[in-house]
Amino acid sequence: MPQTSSSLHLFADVLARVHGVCRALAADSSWPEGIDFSRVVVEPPRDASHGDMATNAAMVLAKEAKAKPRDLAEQIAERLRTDALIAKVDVAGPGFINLTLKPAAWAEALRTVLREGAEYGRIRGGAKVNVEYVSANPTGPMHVGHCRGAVFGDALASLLQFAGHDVTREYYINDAGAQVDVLARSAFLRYREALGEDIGAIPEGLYPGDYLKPVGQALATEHGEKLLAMSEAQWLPTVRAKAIAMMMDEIKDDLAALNIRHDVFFSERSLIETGNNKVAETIDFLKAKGDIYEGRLPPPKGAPVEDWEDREQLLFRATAYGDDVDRPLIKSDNSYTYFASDIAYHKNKFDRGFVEMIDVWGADHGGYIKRMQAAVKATTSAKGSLDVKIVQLVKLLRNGEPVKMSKRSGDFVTLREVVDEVGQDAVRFMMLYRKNDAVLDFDLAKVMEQSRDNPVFYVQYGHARGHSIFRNARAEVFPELPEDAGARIAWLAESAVERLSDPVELDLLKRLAIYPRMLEAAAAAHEPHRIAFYLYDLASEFHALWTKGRDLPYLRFIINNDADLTKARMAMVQGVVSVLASGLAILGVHAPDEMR
RNA sequence: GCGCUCGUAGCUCAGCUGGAUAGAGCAUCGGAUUUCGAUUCCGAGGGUCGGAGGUUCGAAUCCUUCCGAGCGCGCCA
Repeated sequence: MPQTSSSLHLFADVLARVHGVCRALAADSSWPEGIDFSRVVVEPPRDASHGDMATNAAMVLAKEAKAKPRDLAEQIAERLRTDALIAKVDVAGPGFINLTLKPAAWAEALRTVLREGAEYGRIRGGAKVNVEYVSANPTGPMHVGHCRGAVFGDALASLLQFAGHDVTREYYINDAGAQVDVLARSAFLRYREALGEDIGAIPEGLYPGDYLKPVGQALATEHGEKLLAMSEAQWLPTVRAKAIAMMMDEIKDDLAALNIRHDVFFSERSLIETGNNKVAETIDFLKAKGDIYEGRLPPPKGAPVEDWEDREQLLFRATAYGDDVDRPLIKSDNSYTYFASDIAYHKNKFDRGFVEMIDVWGADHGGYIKRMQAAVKATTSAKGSLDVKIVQLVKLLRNGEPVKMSKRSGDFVTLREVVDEVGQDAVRFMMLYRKNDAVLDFDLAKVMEQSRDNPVFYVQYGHARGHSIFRNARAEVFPELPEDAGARIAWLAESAVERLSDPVELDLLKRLAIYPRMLEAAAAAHEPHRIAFYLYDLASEFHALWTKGRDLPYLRFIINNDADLTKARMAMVQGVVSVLASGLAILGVHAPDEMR
């Protein structure tokens, strides 16, 4: 069970109290030993009129306690009524126990937010985890399709970090397959072009994009005409290495435009280096375990394979670990399949101490999950875990119309073009404002719009509005209200937050109190999108409260003749600002002090 | 043919890993608004959670089976 930083957050606190009561009851009523309390939860009820929190304790424990849920609920409720934090306990429905907390609980929750500041909601003590994302082939610039996985992986990594994990952000460079040889040949053509040769049209099967021209230039500058005299076998490794290096630089630049930086760039080629062949080692390792054999596979059922050749080949016994068929490791030309080096790669991750691994893949790799998880099971003796997150397609639109994308002739929309047009914040937020496995419509026109339709704007404006309120408060009531966040929080910490008593204000405080709970669940489920939705809801309640102040002057944040109340409201605004900033930071979106 | 993912309001999507009367935004309709800085706010209507079975105190959520969409299906990565 992970622990929060300086104090239990409210829901965990109440859950602990409920557990305490149940345990005491178990002892007094001599329930059987070893009852599982882990299914007992405390959560906000759907319908707020039921109270602040509800627990299912009685329903979950009824069977083992050999009691009727309603009766058990009454017994638990009776004991909870003596709790100092709880104002009201009701038993409802099939055995729900509804709790209404004393107003002081919410005031204390706000104090917790202020006390912990940017650390509010942080969890400590998580495990080491490796998040591998992007891993785009180093054969060209990144296109929009890569965007979503990049943003998702990055936000997930940040979320896990905030939830206490020791996170490594990793990029797997596919620099060993046939596609990088194609890259090398394409670059070599550009090299000849750079030396003044007329190369004509780029032949079928090579990469036509202009982005290889600088590579040709660099090769020409570096090697002059030396390479021309060599055979392909001689120049290819040199040209390939140079092209890959330059493509990776470009990719890193593209990622930097989204503020994404990996800790580790892992080369596939490094796995098959002569003298240190990890793929061969891994195959031997699996052979020794009996997970590899020579055999035949039935031909695939779907689209007919033209050159199907029924042959004896080296197979990994993936079916022993939950996959549908066994998988080949060596191609007919005796080189390793991609899968073979991927097994070695994931074993390597495990050997580096990552028991928990997360891969972020595009939707077209969905059929690959089972075999990879089978491989991780086999190579780690089921000690390692691999969660694969699939990000679905992004449909790029402009005013509802699909943006044309054709793959040929390098005529695709690059990641950079999209970021340049709509900005890093909009790209990041919108990519996260959807479940990862749902198809996403990304409308270039809509995400630029400054309206409630656009959640990016709406949330950022919430943060800016908070600062606007501070500026006004400074001008009207509190010239001493500090500009610096840390100083301001310290100054606000001693405000009379008990005076926040309007139901609308309490709702806002309740929303703030839920933040740690939401983060914990999002981290456990590997679902950063939950943060985006939470922030939208929080901003929405904040804006609503602000607007209420127009009709109901007593709800305005700044009350000129009541400095105490104004200060308490500033504390509340600070709470909102802190949490908005915290959540946006995890998503990698800026929290501006003003909108322009 | 098989596997994976998805199917929730007219549209775009949430639904906190099984909880109470399934929620937002857009759109529609009806109100409010010379505001501490917007491009706002409040309310209403709108649902067989794709269909049918099952599991249990309780299912949008788990299982089975159909229907429909997307992706994939030795040596491509």
